[in-house]
Amino acid sequence: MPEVGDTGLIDFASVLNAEQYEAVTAPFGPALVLAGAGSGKTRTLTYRVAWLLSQGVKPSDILLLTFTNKAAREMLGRVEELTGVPARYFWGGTFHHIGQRFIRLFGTSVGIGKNFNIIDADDAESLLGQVIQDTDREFLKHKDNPKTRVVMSIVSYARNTCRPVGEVISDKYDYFEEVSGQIQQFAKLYQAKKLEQQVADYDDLLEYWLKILESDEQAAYYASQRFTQILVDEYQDTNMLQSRIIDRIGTHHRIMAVGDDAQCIYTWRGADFDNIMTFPDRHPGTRIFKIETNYRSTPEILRFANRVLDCQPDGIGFRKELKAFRAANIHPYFIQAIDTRQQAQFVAQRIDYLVENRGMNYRDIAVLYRAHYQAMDLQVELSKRRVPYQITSGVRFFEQAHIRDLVAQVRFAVNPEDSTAFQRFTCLLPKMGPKTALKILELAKDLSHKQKKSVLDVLNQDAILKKVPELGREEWPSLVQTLRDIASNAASEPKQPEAAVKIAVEGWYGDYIREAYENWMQRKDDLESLIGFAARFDSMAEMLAQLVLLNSETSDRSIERSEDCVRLTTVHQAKGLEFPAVFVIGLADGQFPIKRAVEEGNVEEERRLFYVAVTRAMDELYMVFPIISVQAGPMTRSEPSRFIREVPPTCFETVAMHQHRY
DNA sequence: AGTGCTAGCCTTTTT
DNA sequence: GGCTAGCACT
Repeated sequence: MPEVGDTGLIDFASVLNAEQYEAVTAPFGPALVLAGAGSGKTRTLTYRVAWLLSQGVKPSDILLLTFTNKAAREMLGRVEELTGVPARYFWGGTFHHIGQRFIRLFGTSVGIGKNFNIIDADDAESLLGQVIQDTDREFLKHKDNPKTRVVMSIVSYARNTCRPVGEVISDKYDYFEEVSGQIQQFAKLYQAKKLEQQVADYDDLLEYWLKILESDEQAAYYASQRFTQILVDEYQDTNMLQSRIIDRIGTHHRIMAVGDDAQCIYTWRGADFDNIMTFPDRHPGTRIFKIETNYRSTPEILRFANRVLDCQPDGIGFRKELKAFRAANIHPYFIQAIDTRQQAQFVAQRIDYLVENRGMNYRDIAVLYRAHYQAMDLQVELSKRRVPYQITSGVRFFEQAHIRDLVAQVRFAVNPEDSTAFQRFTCLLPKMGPKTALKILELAKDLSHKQKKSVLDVLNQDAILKKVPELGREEWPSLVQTLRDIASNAASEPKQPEAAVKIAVEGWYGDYIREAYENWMQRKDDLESLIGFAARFDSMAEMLAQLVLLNSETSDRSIERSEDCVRLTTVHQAKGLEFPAVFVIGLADGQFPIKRAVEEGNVEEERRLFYVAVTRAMDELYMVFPIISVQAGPMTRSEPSRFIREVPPTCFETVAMHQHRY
């Protein structure tokens, strides 16, 4: 156990402001910290951990829950810096990550073994698709019926809000009322299918966690005894599952929930800021702390942000007003460009200007947008001008086809019940489709049962080979050999995950990509870097879990290059970050707020999202509006975003690019 | 029956 | 620019 005594050296009163100090040193027991944007929320949580340690609380007593991996890493990193206690001494991470660890410990009581695999959204969708096909071949052919993706989102929403599927359909999707029964049936079968395959989707990680806490008394007792201090970040974005999990573990009420209802941007995923509003009811004696002094932004930016919130209808959330700490500076700009190309030109030009004439670094600048596709023109323009940028794009490192193909082989070698994984890589062979793959796997399981051998050991028998379409027969033995090597050879290595991935990269797939991809060299590099990633883990299960749960990570390769880069990201991904200069692009009505949200009546969430966007800016805020968009389908002419029009024009300065040449 | 190809559809946000 | 329905091919 490291020395905890050094926390005694921290003079909490002098490094925190009065509001923060109150919260940090709040007595044990329920506390709700309402921290506005830029008010030092992370700082408060970090110092709270340090303060708890100074009060004799052990790191292992603390459970720290966050929404993103980034937030978890950052927070524990800062704690380590502050107190010298290494991050690994805490149970800290995303809900999904902690849930995964918990289920590996106690999953047997709900029928989940230690070595279950986690499937990502794509795999989950194809599994559900299969279930639908198997149950009713005609269902997806019917035009009026929801597609697999929609069925998935309905079911997922129901699960995250702890409501029956039928109720969600009547409530939010009444136009699917006729097939409500069928959808419920699909949901049930999908659940059974996953259990059979010993795989869990993202929602399962929360659902099983709660189920265990509710049904397994020992596990529940362990959890609440073990974690005597619970800290939750971004509490406004918790959904019903998450808030119930917290309440279940925190029967002792020593919970500190930190959040800002004005920044709730995940209701589409089931987040409910009622959780924050009713926290005091569920935890009697809750102390409420408000932290409103903003250290991040100029008064002009804050004035703008506050006016954005003013436009919310009455009765939504707690009233709040960010109070400026910093000195006056320039106004936010509202730039009207002709089209998305001119918008991109403006941003690129201005970035050049900020770097060359104002001494900013590229890394001080971020461009935010509502949806990934809006960044396309900008990428072209930035490349043209050789402005270095890093994009947290729609296609993430671990989501690339070649990464997933490879991982599927490792997954299957670890858990031969995982037919989703099996399908993924076998379908790479010519003429091999999902149906054929499934048949082969069924036969293999059959043979393995009869011969009392493992599935991997029967895969290269003649009976199986006969089922493989002719064009793929030559490759088959090499593929099977690789799978067996992963399972057996890697198991005898001291660093099993690393060895397994290495074998997979050097085996059948290494040859396959040469023929499959033009740019196989680059993809090979990606795969090599995956070996390095695997080397960080001791257990296969943990490595495979992290591959799925870290899916928003960028590759090691691109992190190296990201030293001094402009950041291009969606507003969602920018939450919690700050930049001296921020560009918000695509501020046309229909793009932000996005058309669909307007049609579905979710404008308030879009407004909160816009609020999150503008409060990322420290010194300079540029909001850009393309009058004409050619991005999606036909050319459309649009009005400036209602979020801009609703704010008094005195809060910003308008520049029309078609009048003043830049 | 199952896989592969192409023309015409629509484009959100994340663990 | 990605995805699916529909059709052709084995």
